[in-house]
Amino acid sequence: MIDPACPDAIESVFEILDGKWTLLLLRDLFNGVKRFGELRRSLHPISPKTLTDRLRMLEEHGIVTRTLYPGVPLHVEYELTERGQRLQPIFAAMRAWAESEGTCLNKKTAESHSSHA
Amino acid sequence: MIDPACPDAIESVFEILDGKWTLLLLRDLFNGVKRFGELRRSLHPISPKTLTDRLRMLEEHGIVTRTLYPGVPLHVEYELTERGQRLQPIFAAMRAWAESEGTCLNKKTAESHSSHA
DNA sequence: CAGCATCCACTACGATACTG
DNA sequence: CAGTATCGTAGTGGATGCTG
Repeated sequence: MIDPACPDAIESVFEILDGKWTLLLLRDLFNGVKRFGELRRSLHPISPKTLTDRLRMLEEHGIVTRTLYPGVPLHVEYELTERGQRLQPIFAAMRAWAESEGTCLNKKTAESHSSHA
Repeated sequence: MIDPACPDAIESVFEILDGKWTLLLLRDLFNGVKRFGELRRSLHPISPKTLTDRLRMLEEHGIVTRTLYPGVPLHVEYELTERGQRLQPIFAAMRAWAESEGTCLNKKTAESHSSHA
Protein backbone atom coordinates (compact mmCIF):
# COMPACT_ATOMS: atom_id res chain seq x y z
CA MET A 1 0.00 0.00 0.00
CA ILE A 2 1.18 3.43 -0.90
CA ASP A 3 0.74 6.45 1.25
CA PRO A 4 -1.96 8.41 -0.56
CA ALA A 5 -0.40 11.65 0.54
CA CYS A 6 2.83 10.72 -1.20
CA PRO A 7 1.92 8.49 -4.10
CA ASP A 8 5.27 8.44 -5.82
CA ALA A 9 7.60 8.91 -2.92
CA ILE A 10 9.71 6.10 -4.21
CA GLU A 11 10.14 7.73 -7.57
CA SER A 12 11.26 10.90 -5.89
CA VAL A 13 13.94 9.03 -4.03
CA PHE A 14 14.97 7.19 -7.10
CA GLU A 15 15.31 10.44 -8.90
CA ILE A 16 17.97 11.40 -6.41
CA LEU A 17 19.85 8.14 -6.66
CA ASP A 18 19.66 8.03 -10.42
CA GLY A 19 22.60 8.79 -12.66
CA LYS A 20 25.59 6.75 -13.55
CA TRP A 21 27.91 7.46 -10.63
CA THR A 22 25.51 8.56 -7.95
CA LEU A 23 25.57 5.42 -5.88
CA LEU A 24 29.33 5.12 -5.81
CA LEU A 25 29.59 8.80 -5.12
CA LEU A 26 27.27 8.57 -2.15
CA ARG A 27 29.09 5.51 -0.93
CA ASP A 28 32.26 7.57 -0.80
CA LEU A 29 30.54 10.39 0.98
CA PHE A 30 29.15 8.04 3.60
CA ASN A 31 32.77 7.63 4.60
CA GLY A 32 33.16 11.29 5.39
CA VAL A 33 34.09 14.64 3.92
CA LYS A 34 35.67 14.48 0.50
CA ARG A 35 37.34 16.86 -1.89
CA PHE A 36 36.60 17.10 -5.57
CA GLY A 37 39.86 15.56 -6.69
CA GLU A 38 39.56 12.90 -4.09
CA LEU A 39 36.19 11.83 -5.41
CA ARG A 40 37.45 12.04 -8.92
CA ARG A 41 40.30 9.68 -8.19
CA SER A 42 38.10 7.34 -6.21
CA LEU A 43 35.48 7.11 -8.93
CA HIS A 44 38.35 6.73 -11.26
CA PRO A 45 37.29 7.00 -14.88
CA ILE A 46 34.56 9.53 -14.15
CA SER A 47 34.74 12.75 -16.12
CA PRO A 48 34.92 16.06 -14.26
CA LYS A 49 31.76 17.13 -16.02
CA THR A 50 29.78 14.18 -14.78
CA LEU A 51 31.16 14.45 -11.28
CA THR A 52 30.16 18.09 -11.19
CA ASP A 53 26.74 17.25 -12.54
CA ARG A 54 26.15 14.66 -9.83
CA LEU A 55 27.43 16.89 -7.09
CA ARG A 56 25.25 19.78 -8.19
CA MET A 57 22.21 17.55 -8.45
CA LEU A 58 22.78 16.20 -4.97
CA GLU A 59 23.27 19.72 -3.72
CA GLU A 60 19.96 20.79 -5.20
CA HIS A 61 18.28 17.89 -3.51
CA GLY A 62 19.82 18.86 -0.21
CA ILE A 63 21.87 15.70 0.02
CA VAL A 64 25.32 17.22 0.08
CA THR A 65 26.86 20.54 0.99
CA ARG A 66 29.64 22.24 -0.87
CA THR A 67 32.13 24.22 1.15
CA LEU A 68 34.66 26.45 -0.50
CA TYR A 69 37.83 27.34 1.35
CA PRO A 70 39.21 30.42 -0.39
CA GLY A 71 42.90 30.50 -1.20
CA VAL A 72 45.29 29.21 -3.75
CA PRO A 73 45.16 26.49 -4.65
CA LEU A 74 41.43 26.07 -4.39
CA HIS A 75 40.02 23.82 -1.74
CA VAL A 76 36.48 22.53 -1.84
CA GLU A 77 34.86 20.00 0.40
CA TYR A 78 31.73 17.96 -0.08
CA GLU A 79 29.85 16.50 2.81
CA LEU A 80 26.57 14.72 3.32
CA THR A 81 23.77 16.60 5.00
CA GLU A 82 21.64 15.01 7.68
CA ARG A 83 19.14 14.31 4.99
CA GLY A 84 21.83 12.60 3.00
CA GLN A 85 22.96 10.51 5.93
CA ARG A 86 19.45 9.24 6.32
CA LEU A 87 19.72 7.57 2.94
CA GLN A 88 21.90 4.92 4.49
CA PRO A 89 19.04 2.56 5.36
CA ILE A 90 18.19 2.40 1.69
CA PHE A 91 21.71 1.39 0.86
CA ALA A 92 21.63 -1.12 3.67
CA ALA A 93 18.43 -2.62 2.31
CA MET A 94 19.93 -2.90 -1.15
CA ARG A 95 23.08 -4.47 0.14
CA ALA A 96 21.11 -6.83 2.29
CA TRP A 97 19.08 -7.96 -0.66
CA ALA A 98 22.07 -8.51 -2.90
CA GLU A 99 23.83 -10.49 -0.23
CA SER A 100 20.80 -12.54 0.67
CA GLU A 101 20.43 -13.51 -2.95
CA GLY A 102 23.98 -14.80 -2.87
CA THR A 103 26.57 -14.54 -5.60
CA CYS A 104 26.36 -10.77 -5.77
CA LEU A 105 24.13 -11.45 -8.75
CA ASN A 106 26.31 -11.36 -11.78
CA LYS A 107 25.12 -8.73 -14.13
CA LYS A 108 24.16 -11.47 -16.53
CA THR A 109 22.04 -13.58 -14.27
CA ALA A 110 20.13 -15.38 -16.94
CA GLU A 111 22.86 -15.75 -19.49
CA SER A 112 26.17 -17.47 -19.81
CA HIS A 113 28.00 -14.92 -21.83
CA SER A 114 28.05 -11.19 -21.36
CA SER A 115 27.88 -8.59 -24.04
CA HIS A 116 26.75 -5.50 -22.25
CA ALA A 117 28.57 -3.45 -19.66
CA MET B 1 32.22 0.01 4.84
CA ILE B 2 31.28 -2.21 1.98
CA ASP B 3 31.38 -5.95 2.08
CA PRO B 4 34.62 -6.75 0.27
CA ALA B 5 33.07 -9.90 -1.14
CA CYS B 6 30.41 -7.88 -2.83
CA PRO B 7 31.88 -4.48 -3.59
CA ASP B 8 29.16 -3.23 -5.85
CA ALA B 9 26.16 -5.08 -4.59
CA ILE B 10 24.26 -1.85 -4.51
CA GLU B 11 24.97 -1.15 -8.13
CA SER B 12 23.71 -4.58 -9.05
CA VAL B 13 20.44 -3.93 -7.31
CA PHE B 14 20.17 -0.54 -8.83
CA GLU B 15 20.68 -2.04 -12.21
CA ILE B 16 17.52 -4.03 -11.66
CA LEU B 17 15.50 -1.08 -10.48
CA ASP B 18 16.75 1.18 -13.22
CA GLY B 19 14.66 2.17 -16.21
CA LYS B 20 11.86 4.64 -16.52
CA TRP B 21 8.90 2.59 -15.37
CA THR B 22 10.51 -0.11 -13.30
CA LEU B 23 9.57 1.21 -9.90
CA LEU B 24 5.93 1.78 -10.73
CA LEU B 25 5.82 -1.56 -12.45
CA LEU B 26 7.16 -3.34 -9.40
CA ARG B 27 4.80 -1.43 -7.20
CA ASP B 28 1.93 -2.84 -9.21
CA LEU B 29 3.32 -6.33 -9.04
CA PHE B 30 3.66 -6.12 -5.29
CA ASN B 31 -0.10 -6.03 -5.31
CA GLY B 32 -0.39 -9.40 -7.00
CA VAL B 33 -0.53 -11.11 -10.35
CA LYS B 34 -1.07 -8.81 -13.29
CA ARG B 35 -1.75 -9.15 -16.99
CA PHE B 36 0.03 -7.22 -19.68
CA GLY B 37 -2.90 -5.01 -20.56
CA GLU B 38 -3.61 -4.45 -16.93
CA LEU B 39 -0.12 -3.16 -16.33
CA ARG B 40 -0.29 -1.13 -19.45
CA ARG B 41 -3.43 0.63 -18.31
CA SER B 42 -2.12 1.11 -14.82
CA LEU B 43 1.14 2.64 -15.98
CA HIS B 44 -0.96 4.67 -18.29
CA PRO B 45 1.11 6.42 -20.93
CA ILE B 46 3.74 3.70 -21.08
CA SER B 47 4.44 2.30 -24.52
CA PRO B 48 4.05 -1.44 -25.11
CA LYS B 49 7.64 -1.58 -26.18
CA THR B 50 8.92 -0.15 -22.96
CA LEU B 51 6.62 -2.29 -20.87
CA THR B 52 7.87 -5.37 -22.64
CA ASP B 53 11.46 -4.26 -22.22
CA ARG B 54 11.00 -3.82 -18.48
CA LEU B 55 9.19 -7.10 -18.08
CA ARG B 56 11.87 -8.97 -19.99
CA MET B 57 14.62 -7.36 -18.02
CA LEU B 58 12.97 -8.27 -14.77
CA GLU B 59 12.48 -11.77 -16.03
CA GLU B 60 16.15 -12.09 -16.84
CA HIS B 61 16.98 -10.93 -13.37
CA GLY B 62 14.68 -13.50 -11.89
CA ILE B 63 12.36 -10.89 -10.43
CA VAL B 64 9.18 -11.80 -12.27
CA THR B 65 7.76 -14.83 -14.00
CA ARG B 66 5.80 -14.81 -17.20
CA THR B 67 3.01 -17.33 -17.57
CA LEU B 68 1.32 -17.87 -20.88
CA TYR B 69 -2.17 -19.34 -20.94
CA PRO B 70 -2.69 -20.60 -24.48
CA GLY B 71 -5.93 -19.82 -26.19
CA VAL B 72 -7.60 -17.05 -28.05
CA PRO B 73 -7.46 -14.37 -27.08
CA LEU B 74 -4.04 -14.58 -25.53
CA HIS B 75 -3.70 -14.48 -21.78
CA VAL B 76 -0.40 -13.75 -20.08
CA GLU B 77 0.25 -13.23 -16.41
CA TYR B 78 3.18 -11.65 -14.66
CA GLU B 79 4.01 -12.37 -11.09
CA LEU B 80 6.81 -11.57 -8.71
CA THR B 81 9.18 -14.35 -7.76
CA GLU B 82 10.29 -14.87 -4.19
CA ARG B 83 13.39 -12.98 -5.10
CA GLY B 84 11.23 -10.17 -6.35
CA GLN B 85 9.11 -10.10 -3.24
CA ARG B 86 12.23 -9.65 -1.19
CA LEU B 87 12.80 -6.30 -2.84
CA GLN B 88 10.03 -4.86 -0.72
CA PRO B 89 12.27 -3.76 2.15
CA ILE B 90 14.13 -1.57 -0.30
CA PHE B 91 10.90 0.08 -1.33
CA ALA B 92 9.93 0.43 2.29
CA ALA B 93 13.24 2.13 3.05
CA MET B 94 12.77 4.53 0.19
CA ARG B 95 9.25 5.35 1.18
CA ALA B 96 10.29 5.78 4.78
CA TRP B 97 12.96 8.22 3.76
CA ALA B 98 10.69 10.27 1.54
CA GLU B 99 8.05 10.47 4.21
CA SER B 100 10.48 11.33 6.98
CA GLU B 101 11.76 14.19 4.86
CA GLY B 102 8.23 15.50 4.62
CA THR B 103 6.71 17.27 1.65
CA CYS B 104 7.32 14.35 -0.66
CA LEU B 105 10.24 16.42 -1.91
CA ASN B 106 9.07 18.42 -4.83
CA LYS B 107 11.07 17.72 -7.91
CA LYS B 108 12.24 21.30 -7.81
CA THR B 109 13.70 21.39 -4.35
CA ALA B 110 16.11 24.22 -4.99
CA GLU B 111 13.91 26.34 -7.21
CA SER B 112 11.76 28.03 -4.67
CA HIS B 113 13.27 28.67 -1.28
CA SER B 114 11.98 25.81 0.80
CA SER B 115 13.61 27.02 3.95
CA HIS B 116 10.97 25.16 5.87
CA ALA B 117 11.52 21.44 6.08
C1' DC C 1 -4.81 -9.83 -26.19
C1' DA C 2 0.00 -9.47 -26.08
C1' DG C 3 3.35 -8.47 -28.14
C1' DC C 4 7.41 -7.39 -32.09
C1' DA C 5 9.74 -4.42 -35.68
C1' DT C 6 11.07 -0.10 -37.06
C1' DC C 7 12.17 4.58 -36.87
C1' DC C 8 13.04 8.68 -34.31
C1' DA C 9 13.95 12.17 -30.70
C1' DC C 10 16.23 13.18 -26.67
C1' DT C 11 19.50 13.30 -23.28
C1' DA C 12 22.86 11.47 -20.53
C1' DC C 13 27.58 10.62 -20.46
C1' DG C 14 32.43 10.84 -21.99
C1' DA C 15 36.56 13.28 -24.10
C1' DT C 16 38.96 17.26 -24.42
C1' DA C 17 40.58 21.82 -23.73
C1' DC C 18 40.60 25.92 -21.21
C1' DT C 19 40.10 29.14 -16.77
C1' DG C 20 39.84 31.57 -11.90
C1' DC D 1 42.85 22.63 -7.41
C1' DA D 2 38.30 22.69 -8.99
C1' DG D 3 35.89 23.35 -12.01
C1' DT D 4 33.43 25.24 -16.97
C1' DA D 5 32.60 25.07 -22.11
C1' DT D 6 31.98 22.51 -26.10
C1' DC D 7 31.31 18.71 -28.84
C1' DG D 8 30.40 13.92 -30.17
C1' DT D 9 28.32 9.50 -29.26
C1' DA D 10 25.51 5.80 -27.54
C1' DG D 11 21.85 4.30 -25.25
C1' DT D 12 16.91 4.84 -23.85
C1' DG D 13 12.25 5.60 -24.31
C1' DG D 14 8.20 6.97 -27.36
C1' DA D 15 5.14 6.56 -31.61
C1' DT D 16 3.37 3.74 -34.94
C1' DG D 17 1.97 -0.18 -37.55
C1' DC D 18 1.73 -5.16 -37.99
C1' DT D 19 1.07 -10.16 -36.30
C1' DG D 20 0.09 -14.91 -33.91
